Amino acid sequence: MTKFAFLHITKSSIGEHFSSSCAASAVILDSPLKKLQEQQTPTLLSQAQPTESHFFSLRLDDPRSYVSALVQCRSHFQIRKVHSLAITSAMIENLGVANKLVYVYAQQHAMDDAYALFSRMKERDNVSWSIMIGGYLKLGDFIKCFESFRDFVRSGSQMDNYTVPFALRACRDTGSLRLGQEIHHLVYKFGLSSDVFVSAAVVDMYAKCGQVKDARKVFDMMPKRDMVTWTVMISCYAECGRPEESLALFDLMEEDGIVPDKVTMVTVAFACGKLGAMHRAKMVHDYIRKRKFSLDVILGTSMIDMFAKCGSVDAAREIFDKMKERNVISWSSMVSAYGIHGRGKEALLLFPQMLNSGIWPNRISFVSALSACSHAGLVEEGRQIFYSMQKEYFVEPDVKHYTCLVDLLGRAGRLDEALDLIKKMKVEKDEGLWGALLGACRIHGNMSLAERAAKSLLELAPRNSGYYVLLSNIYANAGKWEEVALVREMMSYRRVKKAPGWTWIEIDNKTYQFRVGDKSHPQSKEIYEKLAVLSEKLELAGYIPDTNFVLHDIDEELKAEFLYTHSEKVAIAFALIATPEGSTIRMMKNLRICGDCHTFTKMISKIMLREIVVRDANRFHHFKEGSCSCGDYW
DNA sequence: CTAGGGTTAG
Repeated sequence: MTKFAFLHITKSSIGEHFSSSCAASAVILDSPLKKLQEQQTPTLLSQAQPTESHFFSLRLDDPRSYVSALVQCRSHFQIRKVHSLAITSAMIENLGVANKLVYVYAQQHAMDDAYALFSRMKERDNVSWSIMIGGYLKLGDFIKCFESFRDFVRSGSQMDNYTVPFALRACRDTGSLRLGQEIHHLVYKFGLSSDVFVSAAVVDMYAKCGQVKDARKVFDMMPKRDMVTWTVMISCYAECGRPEESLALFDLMEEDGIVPDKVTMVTVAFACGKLGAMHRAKMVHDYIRKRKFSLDVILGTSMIDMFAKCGSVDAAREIFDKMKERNVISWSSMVSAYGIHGRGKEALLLFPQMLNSGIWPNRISFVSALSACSHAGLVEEGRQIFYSMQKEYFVEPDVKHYTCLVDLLGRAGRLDEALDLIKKMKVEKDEGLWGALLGACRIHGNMSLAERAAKSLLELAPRNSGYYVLLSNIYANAGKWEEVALVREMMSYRRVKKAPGWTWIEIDNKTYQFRVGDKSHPQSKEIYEKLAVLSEKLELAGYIPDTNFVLHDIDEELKAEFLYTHSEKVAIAFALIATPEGSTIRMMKNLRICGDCHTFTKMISKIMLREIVVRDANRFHHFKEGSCSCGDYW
């Protein structure tokens, strides 16, 4: 369709429509040529419907007419047309008209045009300034945004509830905590804190700059909190790794009589996913169904991710199938969902389907796909994807892609190939990459390579206890006790403490948390009796505790004792007591599941006839009839 | 002239 604009200035023949005696008018069209030709004499349509042929009138002497015309403008061309009319008629001197023009330019991201006009304006009010500040923010030009805000302040204007939030959002997006604090101070000084937009922006700024306490302080001090502010605070907790507080806050919000909307539910879904709280996840899902929220791309994708991370890839798939619109993020989420559950083949099946529906994969899609291969041990498939991503999809691999591939090759025992890849790669090597290699060395007991990886790791991440533990496990496995002692010395010298392992479990809508040797539960006595019985049963079935997974240099018997009270074992014992026979047990662990607990759980699933689903720091393990969905490949 | 939302390795 040819976009066409037609301008017609006429003496009004239908003057009775206007109170003014001056009848100068313009008609601006945006219509196909043909329609235009049919229209020999343009008629003045003051309330034209926004259809394909789109035209509207303008009263050259009426500022309100310019404003309403600008609202209807569909193209940059039309805006310029109105702009030049405003100049001709000197109506540009009218602040309202000029502001509206600046605004429509800004909305079209034509900030250069907006600025050209703005800089020529003889008179500017806060509206003019906030349009400019907000326009640069929307465009992502933070430097110009801050500069405009600074000029605004220097011009002697009083900050208001429009300009301040824009500036705060720029601080948030650039992580400029200092400047944000300064603006917060000014907010206080000028008495703007009572405005929800201002305070919500302050909360959001602190939240995204990682200052949870300050965010909460401001949140608590607000006289009135609206739903958006609640949502900001809820998402703040979830993002900084405190999802249980998110959910608690969500409950408080409902008690406060605030009705959540879609966006709130997305953040709550995120918290559920982090926590692996299936019970809450179902409640979230029920709620969005009850409220008949449409599954838009973002809400749908957040539900996919939530269900996947709560242990049900099938529930995730159901959502995926229900979605009317899917983008690359939705597809990648689904790929990743299958991936973390070890269903690599299904993950890869999605790829051609995604392409068929016209969605082009991005770097994250490939990370998800490669990781899916890695979790399922699909070496050839992974390798092929890695090479095709550059050749066929023009996505340059970054360090994460290399990490997936190193992980994939390493686990499969192809350590030389993995090392070769690391040598050849041109991207910068990071912690995760060496971590993947070290993990592979542990599985295959490759001492020299492990030392090499560990050397890099202990430099790159000297505070991460996980790598010390891994290295020490490798030494212990080979009986190199002197080296084990050295690693331990290094840890104490550097004051690095082994990260405590936690397992949590949801039973009857309640969450229970356990750590090693935990005795805090009121039913502790029963739990440990159960554990003793289980161990006996397992040992009869041939289970031998694998003490290599214990770091401490203690004698074998004590080691076994320690091992036997690992948090996941305690949690399993409790679950066996507290849940009906034959029901599925679901639990979460903050670290990677240890090899001994993995063996233990496999045998429990067989002997006690239970399916056990464990989410560890990396993936899901579905234990059933003595084997695990990860194929001992994790 | 006003806000808050989704996927990623180890």
